[in-house]
Order: sequence, then C-alpha cells, then structure tokens
Amino acid sequence: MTDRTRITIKDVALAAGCGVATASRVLNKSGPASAETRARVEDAARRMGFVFSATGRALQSRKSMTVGCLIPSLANPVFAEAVQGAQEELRSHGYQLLVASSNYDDETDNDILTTLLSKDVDGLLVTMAAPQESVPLAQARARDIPVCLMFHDPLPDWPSAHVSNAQAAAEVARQFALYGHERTGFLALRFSTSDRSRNRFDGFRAQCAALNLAPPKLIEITETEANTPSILAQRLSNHPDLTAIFASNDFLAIAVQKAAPLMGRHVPQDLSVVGFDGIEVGRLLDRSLATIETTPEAMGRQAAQTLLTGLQGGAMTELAPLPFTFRAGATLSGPRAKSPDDDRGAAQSPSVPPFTSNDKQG
Amino acid sequence: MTDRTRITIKDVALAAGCGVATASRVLNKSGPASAETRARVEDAARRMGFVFSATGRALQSRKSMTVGCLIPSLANPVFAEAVQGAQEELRSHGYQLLVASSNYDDETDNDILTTLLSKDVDGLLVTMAAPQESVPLAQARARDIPVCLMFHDPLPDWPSAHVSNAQAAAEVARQFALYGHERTGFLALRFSTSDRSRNRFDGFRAQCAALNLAPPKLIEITETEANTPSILAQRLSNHPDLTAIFASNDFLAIAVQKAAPLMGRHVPQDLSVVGFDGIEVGRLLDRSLATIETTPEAMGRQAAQTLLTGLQGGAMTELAPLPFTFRAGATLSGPRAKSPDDDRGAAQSPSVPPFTSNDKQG
DNA sequence: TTGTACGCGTTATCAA
DNA sequence: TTGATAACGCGTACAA
Repeated sequence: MTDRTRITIKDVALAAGCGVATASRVLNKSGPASAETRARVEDAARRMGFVFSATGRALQSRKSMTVGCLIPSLANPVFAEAVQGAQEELRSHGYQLLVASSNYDDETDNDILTTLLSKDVDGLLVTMAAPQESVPLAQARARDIPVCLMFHDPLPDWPSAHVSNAQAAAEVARQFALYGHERTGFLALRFSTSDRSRNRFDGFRAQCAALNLAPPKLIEITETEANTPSILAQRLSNHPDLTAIFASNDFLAIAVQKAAPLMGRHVPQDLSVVGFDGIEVGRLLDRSLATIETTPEAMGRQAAQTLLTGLQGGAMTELAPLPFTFRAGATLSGPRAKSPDDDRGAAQSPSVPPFTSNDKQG
Repeated sequence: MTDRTRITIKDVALAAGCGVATASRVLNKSGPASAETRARVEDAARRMGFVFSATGRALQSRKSMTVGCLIPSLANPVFAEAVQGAQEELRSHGYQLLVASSNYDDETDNDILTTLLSKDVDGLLVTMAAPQESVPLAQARARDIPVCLMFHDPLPDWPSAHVSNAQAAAEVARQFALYGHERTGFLALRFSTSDRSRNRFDGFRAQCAALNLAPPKLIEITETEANTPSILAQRLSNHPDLTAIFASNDFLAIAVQKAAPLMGRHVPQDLSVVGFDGIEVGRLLDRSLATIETTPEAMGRQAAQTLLTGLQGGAMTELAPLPFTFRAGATLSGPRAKSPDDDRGAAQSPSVPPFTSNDKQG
C-alpha cells in the first residue's frame, strides 16, 4: 500500500501530471499556476501526505532554518529555562533548535560547536567556558553566522543576553554591609573556567572594598566537595572568621545550608548565606534562600530575539543587561557577634528596601 | 582574506590538485589514495578549515544523523533531565538532538512532529498528549523512522521508556492504607490530555478498592488554580472529609502544602500529601515531600539506547519499566482522627519498609 | 501558464 | 590509484 520511501515533489508532480517546477510553485505559492493545475497538485500532495524535505531545501537555499544551542547542562534549571524561552521564540519564527550540552567541559564545548557548524546552522546561541578562545566560534563569525551568547557578561566581540554579574554581586556586598557583616567569603565552583563566576567575584570584591569590608575570601571547591556536605563543612571550617558567604549559585548556597550544622554553625545566626540565580526552589526551602533573582527564560527569549534580527541581516548590537532583584530570605541576618542581643537569629530587615536593578536603569 | 562563503570539498580538491572523489575518499578514509595525494588533501583541508556539510551528506546518504525530540516543556526539570540524558547518549553515537516543546498543547504536538519529520530526522523521542491519534506519528512509522516514547505507559504500537504509572500509584494507595487513611483524593492537572495522569489515577483507584479504601475523589484543576494557593485552598476545601491527597506530580504536591494552611489544615496532621516524580527539591523542603521517586535522566538514556538499536536496524521491543522508589517524607502521617493521641503530627513509620519496584521485578 | 535544466555539497559507481 | 559523473530533493532561471 504505502511506499516505504520518501515522497518527493517529483512524485507529486507525476501524480498531478505536471512538471516539478509547477508543483513547487503551487505548493510554495511562489508563482503562477492555473486554478485547475493548482487543484490537481494540492490534491495529489494531500493524498500522498507530501512534506517538503528541509534537507533538500536547505541545500538549495543555503538556509537550514535551524539554530544551534550550546549550554553546559539541561540538568540545571537555569539553563533549561533559557533554552525553553529561546526555543519558543525561535519556533514562532520558523526556526528549530539543535541543542547540545557540554557538561561544563571546555573541549566538548568546541567539539559541539564544530558539529553544529557542520550541520549548517543559521545561527548560534552559546554559553560556554571560553568564548574568546574558541576557534569554531571564530569560524562562525568568519562564515557570517550570527552568534548570541547567554549568561556571559558582554565580551568585546560578542553580544550577550545577560544580567550584570558584577552589579548583582555588588548588591550582595551592599546587603552584607547593611546587615553588619565585615568578613565575607565567596564560594565558587569551576572558578577558573567560568567567567560568570569570576565576574561575580570581581564585582563583589570591588564593592566590599568600596564599603570598607575586608577583602572577601575566595573559596574554590570541586563538584564532589559541593555534593558532600561533610567535606564542604570541612572546607568551610577553615574559615571560622567569616560571618557571611556569597555562593556563586543557588545550589551551592543550599549546600552551605546543609553543611553548616555539621560544623556546628547555624544559618543565619552564625553564618549568613546568599545565592545567585533565584531558582524557584529557593523560595520553598525551610529557610527561604536570600539570593539574586534572575529571569533565565527571558534571557533565552532576548538572546533569540537578537539572533533573529541578526538572521534577518540586521546589526546585532550589545544588549542591555536584564534586570535582577535581590530577594530577601531567611538565610541572611546580622552576625551574632555584632548584635549580641539578637540571639534568636531571626532575619532583621535593614532600613532600606530590597534592591532591584530596574530602579537604576531601564 | 577569508572567503565569506562556505568551503566545500570542491575547494579542497582544487587546492590539492585532485578530483573531488579523491578528496572525499581521503577525508573519509573510505578508499585508496597514494600517500602523497593523501598528504596534499589533508594539508589543504586543514589549511582552509574545511568541515563537511552535514546537509549535503544527509541528502546523499539519506541519513541526517539527527534525532527529533518532542516534550511538553523544558521548564519542568523532569523533562529537562530526560532530554539531558538522551542527548548525552545520542551524542556519543554521533547523533544530534533537535528539541522542541509543545507547552502541553495537543495541536502544537502535531505541528512540531510534522516539522521534525520534514527535517528528515532519523529517529524520534516523544512525550505528547495523544500519541495514538497522532497523524504525523503514524507517518513516521510509515516512513520506517524509529520512534521511542518517554514517560508514557507502553502503548500497543509504541515502545516507551517509562515507570509503571499504575504500579507506582498503587504503592501510594498502599502507603495511605498503612498509615490508616481511608478517604483519599487524587489531584490532577490536565487530566483529560495526560495518559500518565490517568494511568496514575487508575492504578491508585484500583489499589484503593483492593484495600477496601473508599474510591478516591478525582480533583481536576487548571494551571491557574494550581498556581494560586488561595484558589487551590478553596477547591480543596470542597472535600473536607479527605485525609490524604495524592498529587499527580511534585509541584502540585508542593502547591497543596502551601494551600493547606489557608484552609486551616496542617500537613501532615490534618492532611497527608504524596507527590510523583521525586524532584530534587522535595528533599530540601521544610517538610520533606513524600513522593514516588523516578529517574528521568535514566529514562531519557534508556529511550535513546532503544532508539539507537532501532537506528541500527534492530528491533525495538517493549521496554521493561524503570524502577521507582517510594520516598518517605514529612508530608505523610496517620490521619488525626484515626490516631487521636498523635497530636504532634510527626510521621510515624508503618511496620513495613518503603517499597521499591526493584524488589518485585528486575 | 508551464516545463526543462542546473546547481546546492556530498558520496557511490564505474571506467580509466 | 584516480577522476568524471550521477543522484539525493529542492528552488529558480530561462525558454517555450
């Protein structure tokens, strides 16, 4: 009954008793055709269940209508949501998304980019370890393929959908100062390979200096250390003087909360913790997590929109940073030593409202 | 300097002073070539930064090395993790993943499938509302394109990576019975369009009957209702007699926890709640969520593996269900009325250990 | 209004 | 060992 091979426009033309060019014109509404042949072609196409081959089309038109997307991992909801936003935006403009994740591996980043390039993607959405040094990313540029980064602070050569990591981190320093903290730490995963993490630290350190806080201690840990509360506790107990820790993402902040009791410290009385990202979970926790709230889906959407203008031949200018919000939470209070009569450890509000980056810049 | 157009094998052949066929053989190591020409070709290719066009290849070989993936949403970590698992597995075998999400919309499901088909995907990984009635899915079958479902209970025509929704739900009924609950409810989102939800309800209801519990009340809600605690509380307060609720996923279960206080009921003393999926968050909550724990990443991986055998021409047999675990949590205890001296509402352990599907079947 | 023929980048065939 | 050529499915220039 049904032929098990692909139905091509040639088959349709044959069945409709016309040439392929005519069938193409009818099916694409791209040229003249008599009402009668139009009917015959459309009928045949419908009957046979004809669908265009995007491959043949891509080869001919040099447009694959496909965008490549490279991210560290879909297991992190921050990235998954960004991809979700980008996908929706692109699909509504006829583009499909080729998605691959690197598991935070530098070499895999470039392997994936090379593969995506060979797939003839029309554009690229990228979050990776080292965009500046990536050969395949430079090749994309050389081939005039629009690229938009996500999550990265803007780089000289590449537009990026982002929140200002430095400004957001500075706000954390401000909050710590408001609550009376003086000795703080910055807890980072993959510090050397993540410009996002480094920029957060830089912004944090600069603002600490501006506020006359002690220079923050940088505490780098591995994934294993992060996932093992006892080990994390040990690492943290090397810094008994710190009263507040800024974790470079929410998962790390939550890990600190779990590790704190193991070193005999209570959050927030003995140790305040602030995260980054604002994942939904943070709200639902026993002690709601104080954090910088971002909007990953909007970020993906913005990146996609910029890419679309690039795809249409427009100029891709540097993107304005997306807004972030400092979200107050039960993991941040004044340090016990500094306020001896505050034994309960309940979060005390500082005299200023939570900061929102919207307040500063549109 | 650099030409802004794609470098093809023709360019390489020209530069190496040989024919395209020879260049192809060298670059693919697919045929004979003298050491000397081999060197010239490889050198030219490297110099010019040549990469094969997967499009040209796909057209010629009728293999796109691309797999289409349709899921409801990447914003749900359960699906995102499954995609992550599948992507890793497929990439290690040279396949790329074309990902699209439908936002749980029936029509979009089919639109996306049609698009993926036109992209000449070699295989399909699918979670959708109504696989049985999908025309494009049937077309995939007609074109001999391997398809593996994810999350769906096995259907007559399609293999599916899954946990047994009915068995898992039955285990929840068993737990409720152990704790002395008699009047239970099943809270569902998109009940009519989700076979997963329906199968959970069926399994739950059947086991309730087997255990002489009252038939569970089916409570269907909309997304809006789920996201607004006050409304959800109102909906739930229509069922004051229920002492335990089985929510069709963890997010719903968490929503119930948030809504309960609004109707003056405490979890778990006045109302026990059990979820489904076992998302990481549940563990970290104030009251850890009792739930059915599943392994979405393994599910994606399994689906990908099956698909790979199909891609290699092997037979895709029905898949054994993946293991699930009942995870005890602080949201489940005995009903207050049934154990009047248990005012604290602390979870009391029943006399049997938590169930794991591994115990029953390999 | 219609159809023929070419080229997109690749690989397989086949003759040299 | 090599290279010319056909074919994959499509859109389009061009001729009819």
